[in-house]
Amino acid sequence: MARTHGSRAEITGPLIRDAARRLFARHGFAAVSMRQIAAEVGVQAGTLYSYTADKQALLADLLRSHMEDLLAAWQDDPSRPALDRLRAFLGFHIQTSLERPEAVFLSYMELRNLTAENRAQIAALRRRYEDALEAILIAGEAEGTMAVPDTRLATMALIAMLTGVTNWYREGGRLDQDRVVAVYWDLVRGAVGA
Amino acid sequence: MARTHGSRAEITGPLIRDAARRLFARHGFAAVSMRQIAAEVGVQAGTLYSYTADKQALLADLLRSHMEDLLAAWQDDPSRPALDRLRAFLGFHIQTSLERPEAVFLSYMELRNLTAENRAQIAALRRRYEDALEAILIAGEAEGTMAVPDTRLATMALIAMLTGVTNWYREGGRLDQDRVVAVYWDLVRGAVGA
DNA sequence: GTCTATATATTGATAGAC
DNA sequence: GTCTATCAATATATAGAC
Repeated sequence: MARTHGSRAEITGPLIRDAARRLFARHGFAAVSMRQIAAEVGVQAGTLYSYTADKQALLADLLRSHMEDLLAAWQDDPSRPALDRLRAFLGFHIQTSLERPEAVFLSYMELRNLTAENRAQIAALRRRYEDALEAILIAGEAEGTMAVPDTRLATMALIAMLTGVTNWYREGGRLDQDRVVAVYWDLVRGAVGA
Repeated sequence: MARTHGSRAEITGPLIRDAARRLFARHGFAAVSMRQIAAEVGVQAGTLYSYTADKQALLADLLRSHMEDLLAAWQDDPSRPALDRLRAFLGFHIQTSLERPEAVFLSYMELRNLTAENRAQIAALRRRYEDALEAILIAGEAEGTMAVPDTRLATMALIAMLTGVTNWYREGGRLDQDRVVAVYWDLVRGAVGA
């Protein structure tokens, strides 16, 4: 895959991110060398430093853009019944998690390899995502259609439960994605007392 | 913390494991050097190789003994009502997870750094632990005290939910452990349709 | 924008003295 | 059982040519 000189900036950047995401998720941040990432893309190691200040910033970019993508993609309508909104959140979260299992894994696993500043930034984004779910539970309580004594704890519990699908779900396995969503919806509906 | 020559084999072994567990959980397996572990214990790096074949075997020992401890500590009584057994499992799992958050974190995150053989061994132990929970759900269905259409999926969902407490629980935070258990018990009871 | 070449540091693991 | 010393490999990051 060795290439001669030549500029391909528009595609090299995304390729670097794709390779880094895949390798970091598979082997762990510290276990992956810049040389490995470069080799996967088909450039030399030094070239990576035209796209990222250093290895840590590359990881931070991956986590930040993942959370920003999620927040941008989630569309909620507070005027709808809370149970409908909860069902939509569940479908959204499971689908996006299964679409991007590597980014999800990294987001939970590699926060510790960020600088304090970057870590705080990602944590704030994640908090906004959690708040989006908690808002639904609070609305359900107000409506009287849910019974959730501690909405903050329930939020953390439900997100952990839903994200857990990435631990065991395998494409082409026993269950397709719609079936998984249906089963989890039964569990979640019961958990919130609906 | 430099020490002179002298044998302290009985305490050095556990100290190495403690230091490795703490450092691996905090920084990641690949990010931690044998020299760091040795420095934490107060011995020289070469000494570690009297206690472990290599770095990977040290990680495997930590994960294996963690799962074996869990399996040995969990005492179930199949003659009791399934809901009582489920409540006991929940208390056991949350308590042990919060007692040993580093081992729990490692067990979920660092499987990828094991050899295929070691990984299969740990996976088998984890599977036994999951089966212990699923047996309770199956019993609940049979009794008619629970409604769990897919006991395998519910098992994975509940374990992910319960283990998630290690992501946010902080000693001395808003909630004490009993309160956490009480809130999660409400969620779990609802999820299994009881 | 990408390359080659390299400095500087650190790694996992081993050999042999005590 | 622990130490010192060291090998060989590999790491991140930078400088300068093209």
